[in-house]
Amino acid sequence: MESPPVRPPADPPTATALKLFVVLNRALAAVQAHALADIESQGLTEGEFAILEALYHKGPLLLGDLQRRILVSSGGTTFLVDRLEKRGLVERQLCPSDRRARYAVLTAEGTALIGHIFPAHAESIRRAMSGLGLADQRAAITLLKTLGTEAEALPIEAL
Amino acid sequence: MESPPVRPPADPPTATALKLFVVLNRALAAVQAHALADIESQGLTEGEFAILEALYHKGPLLLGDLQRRILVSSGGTTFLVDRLEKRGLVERQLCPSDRRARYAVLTAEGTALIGHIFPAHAESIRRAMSGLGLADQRAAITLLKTLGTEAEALPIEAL
DNA sequence: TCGCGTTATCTCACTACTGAAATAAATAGC
DNA sequence: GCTATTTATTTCAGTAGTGAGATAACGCGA
Repeated sequence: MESPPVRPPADPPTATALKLFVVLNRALAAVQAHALADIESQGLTEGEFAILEALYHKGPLLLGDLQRRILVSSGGTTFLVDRLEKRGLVERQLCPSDRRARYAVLTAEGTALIGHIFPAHAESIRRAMSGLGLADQRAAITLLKTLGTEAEALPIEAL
Repeated sequence: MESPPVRPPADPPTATALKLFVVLNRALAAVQAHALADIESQGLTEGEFAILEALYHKGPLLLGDLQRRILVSSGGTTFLVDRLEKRGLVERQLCPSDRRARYAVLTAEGTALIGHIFPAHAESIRRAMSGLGLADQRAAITLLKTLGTEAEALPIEAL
């Protein structure tokens, strides 16, 4: 059963886009491996850490806003907040203006934990990114911001 | 229980790295949403698709090589190849020079399937990336390749 | 040839999450 | 003010994947 390899698309726009997709995947995976190391060493998952971090830097957030921010499903948000609540790191609070909504708020314990972990996390991200100089990082930010914004705006096309 | 937001790090190298991490995550998520749409419409997972694609363009591959290529755990590779094998899309073949190793090879049916899906997939990636012009995509590729390579080379630091 | 560290794959118990449906409250139009 | 639509969260069954350990084979040096 021979499977002669098939050449990838040669037309420049498609070939370039595919290559960009590959390096995007690999770059994120490589950087994430560093980030994950210090998150998991604290007994947190990525999702849990993302929530603590968001609340730490933004203050109380409605679950829906949290969800958009951390890129997790709605069920996942409930699940993650449940777990953090059971550990006493976060609590839910009622929203005065909308009885359907709930705020997630850091407890004192949660604030202490993320306040302790975050600096080391920031440092390990800085280190993971250090293959690029500051100017290159800024250039990458500009490009990726455009890419992300435009791709989000584009409707997902069914086949 | 007030949680006054804490300012993120202000020193430029750390602040820039963190921002880059955020936009990297968001850009990939946005592009992947497009890619996922056409993969799942064929009843495949991302991992399954990645394997079919790798075999299609590279020919038979040892499981270990596959694993490195698709960024999945060793157990995951076995699991994914099992599933594709059960569906008759892939087979395992013995490696003549190493009795521990196995090749994964596309069957005729697998070749037909990926040959049918891939062009649409390539097109939807091209479309997802179209927020960036060709020159910008090339610039992004260069930056991300460096970033990924350097981050992979850097030892993961335990806290 | 023997032993030993390494490498390739597999097994399997476990888990973090997804996605679809349910509930409930807010809002818009009539 | 009533109905229909939309929005916010929760529930829960299901799943794709992980990761640690097991097994087997390789290959190097003594």
